[in-house]
Amino acid sequence: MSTQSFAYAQVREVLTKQITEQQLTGSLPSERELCATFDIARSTLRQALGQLENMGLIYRKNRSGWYVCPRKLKYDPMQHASFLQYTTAQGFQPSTELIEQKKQKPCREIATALALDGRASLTSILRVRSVDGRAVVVENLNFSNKHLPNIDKYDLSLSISVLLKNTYQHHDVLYDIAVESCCLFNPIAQLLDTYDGALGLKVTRIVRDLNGVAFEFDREYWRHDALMIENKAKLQF
Amino acid sequence: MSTQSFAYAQVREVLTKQITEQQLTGSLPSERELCATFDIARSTLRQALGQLENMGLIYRKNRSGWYVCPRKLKYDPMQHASFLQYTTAQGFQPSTELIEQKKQKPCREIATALALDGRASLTSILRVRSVDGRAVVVENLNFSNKHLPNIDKYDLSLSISVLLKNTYQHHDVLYDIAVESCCLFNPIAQLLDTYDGALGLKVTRIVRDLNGVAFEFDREYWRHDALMIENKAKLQF
DNA sequence: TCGTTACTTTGGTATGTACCAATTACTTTC
DNA sequence: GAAAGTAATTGGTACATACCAAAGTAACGA
Repeated sequence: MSTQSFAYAQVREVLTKQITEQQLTGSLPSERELCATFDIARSTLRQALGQLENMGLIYRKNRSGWYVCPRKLKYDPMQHASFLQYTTAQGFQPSTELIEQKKQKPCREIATALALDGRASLTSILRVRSVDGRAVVVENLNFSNKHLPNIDKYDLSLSISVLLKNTYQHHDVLYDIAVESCCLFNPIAQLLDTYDGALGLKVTRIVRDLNGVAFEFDREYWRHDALMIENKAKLQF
Repeated sequence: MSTQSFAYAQVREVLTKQITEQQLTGSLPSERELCATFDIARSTLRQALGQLENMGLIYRKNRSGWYVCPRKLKYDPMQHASFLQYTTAQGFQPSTELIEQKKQKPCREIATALALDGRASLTSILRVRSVDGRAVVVENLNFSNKHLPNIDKYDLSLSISVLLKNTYQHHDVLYDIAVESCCLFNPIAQLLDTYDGALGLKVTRIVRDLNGVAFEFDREYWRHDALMIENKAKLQF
């Protein structure tokens, strides 16, 4: 722990202590109230709050105030466990809302990844997933109609892994995953109940059959404070 | 792309465009200069710069100014490729500096992970790794002396994976990896040539033998803008 | 030529103020 | 008791200003 004399660092450390020791739970006092108790300017306080936000200790909701973060969801993108499955296993109450489903042409990134030309047909869905009533991830799934005929005829609000397995006989697949930190902008930020420019984690996934032919391209935009990526594997040196 | 009327969002988008189109490379003009060209207050400008920083487009160096980020390093924590190996494969010039090596007792986190008691002996090293002269990650490696006898007698500035393989016969190992976003504080922030409270990615790794006995506990603190986690795997539904 | 000194520029920290829009809490009305 | 309207509170945006310490630069002297 750093012991610096700057005001924002001191406030940050006091609040960190109060939060980790659970003296502070639920919602924080208002910014102006905290300014008064620490006797600092509001911009200085907001600098401290911003760092606590980056640490994943607190988050802001709309314009209503600052709240202590609930514990993080552990997520292994390499497992094909369903959202319902791994959230409930960790004691969360999951829910999913389908925002949009449409057929469209691929953007350049997807066209490259799926080796399609710009006139190909994609079935694209956008959905928001929440745990305990808190939106944590926006998913954008894109399926190649060429490789998955009539995929748009099925109910994609149900389990898609079951659909791929039973209807399209994809029992084994290859995954290419990328994880990087990012900024969340509108309209995605709004779907996650956060602000334009908030910090996020972006997970990109390309799904291929065993011949290496890619048929699905996914983008997941996570609240950075809601997520811990976990991975278990056996390796050879 | 969001089209909002806020000053900081407009500046953010102008600079984003200039950077992605490579009209802006190397170092940015000084903050006061940028304030003048955009005709905004310095705090507003810094809000925009902070978001560009979160996006991984720019970074600051000491007190010398803002710079456009070089391209990200792709890193697969599940592969046991050496740093030298995967950086050069991507066209980077890697280097490593050993900061410290010592024997010590485990903290509670490590004691729990390695199933040791608090009086056990650990060989612990701290090193900074750079690409193209830019420090990107601080590594803290911890080896259990009980499971790796005399590990402290070897030169740990050389390849450790070779040591584990040849000397300790660990050809196959189990990896438990966790990735989450974090804040970088001093003294780690200083080693990464960044500021106290900067954004980072933390990678935690537990290495076990095939019996599940853990003998190594690593913590990696990455500059968030230097890194893209990549993962390739074959899965069964 | 090289190292030291003095100066300027730069980002980092901090304060205070102001206004807006959305949320929240309260009061009134039906 | 529920709905509608009103007032207060709150975070979000934005400005101007000030000072400091470190980094960078130019002038100077050995």
